[in-house]
Amino acid sequence: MTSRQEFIEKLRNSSLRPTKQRINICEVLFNRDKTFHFTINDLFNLIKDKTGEKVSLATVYNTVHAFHKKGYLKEITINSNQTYFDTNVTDHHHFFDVKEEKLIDLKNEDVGPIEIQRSIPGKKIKSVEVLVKLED
Amino acid sequence: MTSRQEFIEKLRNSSLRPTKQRINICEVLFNRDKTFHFTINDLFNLIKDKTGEKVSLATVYNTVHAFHKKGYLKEITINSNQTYFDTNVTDHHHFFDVKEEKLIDLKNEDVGPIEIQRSIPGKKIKSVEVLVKLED
DNA sequence: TAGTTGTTTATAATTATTCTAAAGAAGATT
DNA sequence: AATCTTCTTTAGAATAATTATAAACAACTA
Repeated sequence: MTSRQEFIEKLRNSSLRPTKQRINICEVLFNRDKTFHFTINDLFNLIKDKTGEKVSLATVYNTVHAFHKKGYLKEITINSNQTYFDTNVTDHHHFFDVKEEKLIDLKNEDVGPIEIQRSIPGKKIKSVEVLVKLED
Repeated sequence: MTSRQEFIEKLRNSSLRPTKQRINICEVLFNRDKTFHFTINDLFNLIKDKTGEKVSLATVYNTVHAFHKKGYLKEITINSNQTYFDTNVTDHHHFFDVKEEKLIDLKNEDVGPIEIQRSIPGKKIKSVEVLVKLED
């Protein structure tokens, strides 16, 4: 399903050579059924756990940023001291469980269309994101 | 209008003794007509400029956090490496000009009501925030 | 006024992220 | 497959935002 060939394709599309380290990163990022929300540090630790091989933190940062730039990862807007990413790159919104520091995807129909009825001259809308914070 | 007495009241309500430093912080935060968006560092520099007196960074952090906890300041959700605050504590949304790194308030009627049609058992909604990113 | 408690401050510690430069690997050329 | 060029990896240093620390000091209480 999510094969090594696909990973290599994604890497090449992102102007990255398919190295062993980057394939390992892809393995953790894309070889899964469900959406995956993570911080760089989560990912860094998972790579060690899942592949048994260590990849340097700098490489994780570089690769994730390249994927983000290419649109293979979505950056999630939360006020936290860490940056979150999402393998679900479609336009969608999030719950954020403040206590557990966990992200949950919201389908677009769970929120409904959002009409922004104001514009700023010379600027256009790049994204519209809803973040619903949850408490107990 | 926004008098020293009000500042002292806000401080007392936040369980803070009204010291010279904290009054200076209030002066910059609350003695203004329009909504004020800022980072701690903005505020830190403005205090020096506006009052001529220096307040240590730690005091600025402590005071802002106490006001935030008490509800006199609103924390804004942006994915940036800095935390933003807003003196407009009413429920409202924002534009964020990515290029200029500037926040603009959106009135609630500019966005319209947002219906969240999904719930998570045991959790309740704490806040719903829309962030509209702008590009050129 | 004295005594208790809270506050300020400079500085150190911590954390997330980016930078750097040397050693190594990938891809192209023969 | 040997060589060359270019890209990559990596550890560790650098940076930046934030939080913690502890000694000097100011506010409140009795």
